Amino acid sequence: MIIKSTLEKVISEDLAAIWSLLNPEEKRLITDNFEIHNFKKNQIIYAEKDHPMYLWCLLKGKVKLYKDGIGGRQQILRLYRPIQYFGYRAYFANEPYVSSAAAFEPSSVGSLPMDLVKSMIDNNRDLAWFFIHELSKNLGGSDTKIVTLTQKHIRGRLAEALILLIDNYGFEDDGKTLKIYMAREDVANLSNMTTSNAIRTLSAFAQERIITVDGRRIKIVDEAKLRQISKFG
Amino acid sequence: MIIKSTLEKVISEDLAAIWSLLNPEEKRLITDNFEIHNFKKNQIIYAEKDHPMYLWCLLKGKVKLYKDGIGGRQQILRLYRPIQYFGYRAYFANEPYVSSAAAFEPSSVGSLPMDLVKSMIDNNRDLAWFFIHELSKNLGGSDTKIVTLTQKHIRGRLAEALILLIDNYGFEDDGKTLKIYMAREDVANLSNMTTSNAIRTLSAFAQERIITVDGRRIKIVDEAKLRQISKFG
DNA sequence: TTAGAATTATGCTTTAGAACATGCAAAGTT
DNA sequence: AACTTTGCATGTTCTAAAGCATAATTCTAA
Repeated sequence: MIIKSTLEKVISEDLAAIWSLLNPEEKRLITDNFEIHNFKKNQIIYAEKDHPMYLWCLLKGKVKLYKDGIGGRQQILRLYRPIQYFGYRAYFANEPYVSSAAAFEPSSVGSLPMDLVKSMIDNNRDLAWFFIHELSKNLGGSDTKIVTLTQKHIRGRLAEALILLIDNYGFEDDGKTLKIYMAREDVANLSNMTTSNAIRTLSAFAQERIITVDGRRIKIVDEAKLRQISKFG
Repeated sequence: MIIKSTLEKVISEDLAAIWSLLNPEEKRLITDNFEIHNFKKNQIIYAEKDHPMYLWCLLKGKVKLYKDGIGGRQQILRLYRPIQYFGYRAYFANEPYVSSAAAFEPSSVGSLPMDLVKSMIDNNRDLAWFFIHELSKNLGGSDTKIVTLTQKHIRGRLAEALILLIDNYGFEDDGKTLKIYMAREDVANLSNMTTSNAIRTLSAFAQERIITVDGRRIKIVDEAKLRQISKFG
């Protein structure tokens, strides 16, 4: 059974933060209701205004959480990597989604009915704390983002976006090349600028030997400088 | 005893969302550890980078949660009214505060040690749900704010700020005058613009008979128009 | 009561970044 | 190979909003 075997793999990788919090009965409930979905590159997992029904767990691939704004402009709010959970906030807030989730690259995502999650939280305080902690971290991140995206200049915002990519997805084996390959448009959507300006500023950073750019392959040459640019404003 | 009597008043006003979730023993624990603090206008309740120790409950007055940004520019993140709770996010995230809280006007604020709150959550699932719900609502709000503050134009942002003030603090008895009197600078800090532009745009709205302005007294004349301006972008 | 400080109001100048246009190059399609 | 599509790069123009200067007004304190 593909569901179980993938799940076992996940567990064996000891990445499932939630899993270790559960008792055997709860684990059985989950394996019985857990479903795996495969999404193609850029495929939408759920969309703004949808009604939340599932807890999603990214098993393989990369997922972006974003919000469509004025004139088709998109703002990327958060990025997910295996094994992370998403899609639960709106359910807990008892409102439709205010953002959309899409696969950045071919991804496997598990789903679990939120009603089940809810009843499990009722009986498992560790699980409650898991979500309280996640929500609190995310809220701090969003509050900080409000200020940096509105007040920092383009170079600072791009530097910060690159650092976010480092922190989220890390490097290839060479220890320099970003392990995510995204279109300039997505870089722009991450750092609140137009695609033109993302291209321009990436070029500027390359010129200044802070990074090198080869298509979508970005090598971080001077991370310290990057962090400095990000901080100054 | 002033602590108890004020608390009783709060309860009698049936505004304490948390209170009704508690059993008698928990209520006693709270009254024993609850302390009331009075803050003057503009006094800081806690500051960014402080370590969170208390759950704060606004009893009387108005409080702003804000973040200091580039060049002394401030961004107001959220506004609180009685009876609302704040200051708990950082504790749950296990990190220092990323924002500061200050009294907008003379305010009474109750404090309760977070360690106590934590142990109460451990034994009271309704309390856990209260915070999960609050955090989820706030996170949705912040995510939305990221997009509106970065993408909407000045008029849209000011309109939105005014609507926020309506929703948060409502009107005086005339049903038109905003029940909050804030400096232009704070209006600016709420809607991500300079003080000059807040003044200018308020004047423009007055010219267009959407509002009237008399010092810090703002009357909403055409709320529908305001909502329309807020939506367009 | 007057001096001085803050706050509000407005006009003028400057600029960061958006919008637009165009050129290339790579990659897929027929 | 000829075509189309898509994404990257760069130069030019334009504008929303910041920055700055200066009054007018209100508030504060001696």
